[in-house]
Parts: sequence; C-alpha cells; structure tokens
Amino acid sequence: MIDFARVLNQEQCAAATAADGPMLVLAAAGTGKTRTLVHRVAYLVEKGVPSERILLLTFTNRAAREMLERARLVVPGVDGIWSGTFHSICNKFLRRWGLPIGVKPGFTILDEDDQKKLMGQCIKENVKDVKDFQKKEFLLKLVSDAANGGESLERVVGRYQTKTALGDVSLILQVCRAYAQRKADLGAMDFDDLLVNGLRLLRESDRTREFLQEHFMHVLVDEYQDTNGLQAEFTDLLAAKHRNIMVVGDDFQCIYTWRGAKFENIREFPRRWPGCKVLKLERNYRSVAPILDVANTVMKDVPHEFEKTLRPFRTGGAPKPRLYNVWDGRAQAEAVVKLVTALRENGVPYDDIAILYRSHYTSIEIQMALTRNRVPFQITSGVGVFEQMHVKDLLAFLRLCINPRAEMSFMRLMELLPGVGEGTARKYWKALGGSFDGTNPMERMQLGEMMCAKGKPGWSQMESAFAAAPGHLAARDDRRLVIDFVESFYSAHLHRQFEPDEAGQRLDDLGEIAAQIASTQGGLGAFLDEVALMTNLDARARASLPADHAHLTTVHQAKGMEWPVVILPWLVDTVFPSARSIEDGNLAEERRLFYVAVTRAKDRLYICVPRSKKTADGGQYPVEPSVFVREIPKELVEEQTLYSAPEPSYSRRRWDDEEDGAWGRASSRRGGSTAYKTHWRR
DNA sequence: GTTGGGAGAATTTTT
DNA sequence: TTCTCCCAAC
Repeated sequence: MIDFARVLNQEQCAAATAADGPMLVLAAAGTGKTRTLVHRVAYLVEKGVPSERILLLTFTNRAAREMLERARLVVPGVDGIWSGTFHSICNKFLRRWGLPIGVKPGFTILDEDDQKKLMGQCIKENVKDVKDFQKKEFLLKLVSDAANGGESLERVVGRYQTKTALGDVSLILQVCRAYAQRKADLGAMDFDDLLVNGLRLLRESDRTREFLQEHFMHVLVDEYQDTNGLQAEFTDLLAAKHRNIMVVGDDFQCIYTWRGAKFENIREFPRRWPGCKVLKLERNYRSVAPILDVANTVMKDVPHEFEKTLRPFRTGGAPKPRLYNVWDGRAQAEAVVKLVTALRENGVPYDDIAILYRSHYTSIEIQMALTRNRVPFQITSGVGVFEQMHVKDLLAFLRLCINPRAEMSFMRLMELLPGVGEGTARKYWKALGGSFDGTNPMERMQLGEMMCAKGKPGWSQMESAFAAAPGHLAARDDRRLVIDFVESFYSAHLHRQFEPDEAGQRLDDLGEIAAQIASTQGGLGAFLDEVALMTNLDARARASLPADHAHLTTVHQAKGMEWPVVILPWLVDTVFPSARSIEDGNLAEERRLFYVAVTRAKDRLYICVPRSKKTADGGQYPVEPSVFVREIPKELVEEQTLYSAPEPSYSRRRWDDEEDGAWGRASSRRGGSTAYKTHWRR
C-alpha cells in the first residue's frame, strides 16, 4: 500500500486519490504535476482498476515514457496501461479498428518531407504557372489549419484571404483537394489525418465508440492547455460513458497555438463537464525564490481566471538570476562556454546545465564554441535522426520489404539509382502494377529487365539485399536485413556522395538503427510504426550517450523538463520574441514561451542579451534587449556588461547604407555548420 | 521527357 | 549547410 498522504502534499494527494468523476487539475510550473499524475495512475491501479482500462494521453513520447517509468517505480502492474501521444494512440486505434470508417490497417504515415514532396507534385500537376503560385509550405499550412481547427478548407482560405491576397483561390482549393486525393490513393496519412480520423472513428462508428467508451474506465490527459479542438473532443467522447476524465495543465504554459492548441479548452473544461472538481497545485518545488520572482513578473499583467502567483517552497539565500550584456553572438557563445566551464569547475556537472533557445538556428554559434572547447553536449537538432536522408533511405528499403504497396518507399529507393529519376521510377511502379514485392524473384526479375542501363549495376546490388530478405525476415533477424542492404548497395552509394569520414559517420548511424530495431519489441513492423511518430528527442533517448554532457534544446522541447542551471541566449527582440510574432502582434504566446523557459531553472538562471546580430548577408545590425527582459525590474536580477567598447574587428559595412547605424564586419564566413547534425557520440 | 549539375535562397516553434 | 529551382545535356 502506498501512503499517498506521506509522499505527496495535500493538494497533490487530493488530486491523486480523488473519487471518480471529471477533474481539472490546474498545475502551475514546477508544482509536481507529473508526480501527481503518476500517483493518480498508481492509485487507480492499486484500487483495482485493470491497467489496460486506463488511458493516459501525453503531448510527447518522452513524457509518456517517463511517466510510465516513474509509475512503475511506485506500483507494479502499470505496464498494461494505454499511454502515448494523441497521435500514437490514434494510430493504434485506427490500425486496429479503422475498417468501419474505411481506414485500412496497412496505411503509411507521411512525415513532413513526404508531405512536401506530395504537395509539390500536386502543384506541378495542377498549376501551369508554378512560379506565380503559392508555395507548397503555405498550402500545407492551409490544409493543416483546416484539419486541426475542424474547419472546411474554404473557410480557412477565406480567413487568410481577408489578410493577404492569395491569388487564384479556386486553383488553391483544387490543388489541396488533389493532395487529399493523392494521400487517399497512397493509403497514407499525415500527422493531422491521424487525429482527424481518430476522432472520425469515434464519431462515425457507433460500435467502436461504444466499445472504447465502455473499455476505458479512466482517461487522463497531460498538458491539457496544448490540446486543440480535435483532441478535446476526442477525449470528451472517450470518457463520455464512465465520466472519469482527469486533465492536468496550466494555461500560462500554452505554447502551441500555432499548431491549433486552444488554451480555452482548459478554461472551458468545467463547463463541458458539469460537476467537475477543480483542484489547484500552487506550491512550486522546483525553483528558488529569485527565479520565481522573475517568472511572476513575466506574467503579472496577463489576465487569468485563477490566482497564479508561483509560491516558492524553496527559500533561503539563493542568488538572483544573472543578466549578461554581451557584444554579439560570438561574444555570447564565448561567454556561455566560460560560464559552463566555470560552473563545472565549481562542481556543477555538465548534465545539470541546459541552454535553451528560441529557434534552432541561433544555437549554431554556441555549438561551435562548445565543440571547440571540448565541452560535451547533447542537442536535439532541427532535423531529427529519422529525418536525415540516409536514414530515410534505409527505412524505405525496410518498409518495402514488409509492405510491397509502399509507393513512396519504392520511389525513394529507385531514385537512388543513377539514371533513375522521378519519372522513370513512376514508370516502373506503374509497370509493376502498383506494388513491388522485393522478396519475390519474379518481380525482381521484371524490374531488372526494365531497368535503364545506367541504373543496372546499382540495381543488381540492391537486388541481392532484397533476395536475402525473406530468409532474414523468417529468422526474425532484422539486423541482417540492414547489414545486407548497407553492405551490398548503400555503403558504396554513400561513399560516392560524401567524403569518407562523412560517409562513415552516416554508416555508423545506420548501425545504430540496426541495433535499435533489434531491441524493439514487436520487431521491424512495430519499429517502423514507432519511428514515424518519433521525434529526434525520442530517438536520441535510445542512443548511447556520454554520461556527463550539457543539454541544448529549444524552449518548446524543454517543456516539462527541469535543470539546476538554465542559460537563455539571445534574449533580444526579433529573436525572442521572434520577428514573426512581433509582426503578427502575437506577443502573448512568446511571453508564455519565455515563462516556460524561465521556470525550467531550479537553482540558477542566466540570461544573455547581445547588442548586435548578424544578417544573412554577413552584416551586423544592432538589436534591442527583449521586451521581456526590459520588463524585469532591475533589482530582481544582477546585471553584468561583458564588453567595454566596440571591438576592433567591427568596421562600417562598405557596400550598404540602407540601415542607419548598421555595423559591418570585415568578413569571416562561418565554418562548417553543425546545426543540422546530432551529436550523439562525442 | 528526364536527369542531374549548379546557382541561389534561406533559417520558429512539433506530432 | 541544406533545400529548391532552373536549365543544359542526354
């Protein structure tokens, strides 16, 4: 028996051990939200609720995994619970029970790259003057907005149209419809489709809905402030029968409105669920008082429905957050390295230090400086491990091995061969009758005969990997599948494209993948499924890492995490808040984001404010400290200026006079960027 | 009609 | 660096 009253505080305990019925837990930053949720699950299991009848929805895979791990420590027997992101749960539902609404279990999931490719094709096929047409990214945004907002495409387009001229609206609609059709033809879903169809499943299939409503006795939702309309309706429907729905969140931490999140969901929850209990977690266990003082000022003028001041549990003489004024990005990077090194010398492990930034590209300089100074760090980069070309090539091969109808994979694989481009690959696919079973010698021969002369040598290498596949599949030796593909074909291909050590590094990645597949329960099929829904953050957690390293992530990805030391670079207008949000006048979300950033820190917080920033063309221009920094009363921070006069390396830019007071820099192009690479090893 | 080299542009945030 | 688009060569 767990003594809940002993391990939790009063409010946490009340939430964890509450009686059945709807419940809203308002959990401010650092108040033990995860702890409460974990113990709620433990409580339910201990009370005798079968674990497989509990559904725990989280925002990231990492949160799901962490929560399960922690729950396992508290009470055995939680392993059976249904937990995961909305996307992964919808995926599971649809594969199992999707047939009644016309979803075939073998559907593939399109990642962002696939989506762009597909939309690009649709534009090419439907638009004469591609140059004058909207970009595919914009069309995808329209489609996504429509999906996440539960609106018709026409309405979304109409809304955009009032703001800016879109051009030929009917053509835009036509292309978007073609895109939807192409997805249907491929038997593929993008991320949004998973949610849309997951909800459709509950709405349209009475039997499935009733079965699932009966099955799930308890539905728990984490980070509720970041759910969108679809997700709120999804959980409402699932919980309609037993009425045991517990949602946890904090509207101050809603940072995904750009993806359709509605923090109104959290405020309206009590109205949607009459009789709902509302509990509040207010005592902050995470941060020292001076950090909370800053956090509270950030949000002091934001309207809120409930009392929101963070009250520190940790008191005592903690240092104030530090504000470093630095000259530019380079000076900032050096300052950060110095700081990290100094902390380490004072006994703070690298592992306790996190550098959180607004957007990936601003991390490049810091990465380089850290690398130069041999500070080990781990970064969750912009491009995920599973989004890198070489990994996607391998995955295409694997997917095709187990799913002959995977058109995108086939195309990708064929386009690796010299002399085979999009057109030829499509021709082959058609000639093969819309499927290719590489494990079938007849089909391999058919493709080999069609193959153009230039592609033949490469194909014969690839073919041998396909030929060996059935044996490996039968023996459940997925590792060998990878090894064969790499050794017979892909290694040579990589070496043709890259420098030897670059190729070698990428091959190492593939070896890592092979190991991961081998360790995935459910084998290759489960792995491919998982990968499609995985972010680099999750991928990295599986990879081996040096024990002690600093952490670099975006603020978005840092949500829900904490570190003793947090360093926030680039607190200047146009970076944080971003230029885009300043233009759109959408500072509220940036403010919440800054609030999230500040409240990640437990003991020490450092904020860096450079005075100038580089432009794309190599010039420099002055920047203002971020509004959010300017708002912080002087006495709450300890300010330090790390420069005296402009450094000699800056001279007026010769060729430009468009901006007054712009500084120019002689030159010095930045070297090899590592922004898009992950640094697992090293 | 297709491929693939080469020049030029570009950088919010994520499942 | 990476991605995208355009155009010359096949």
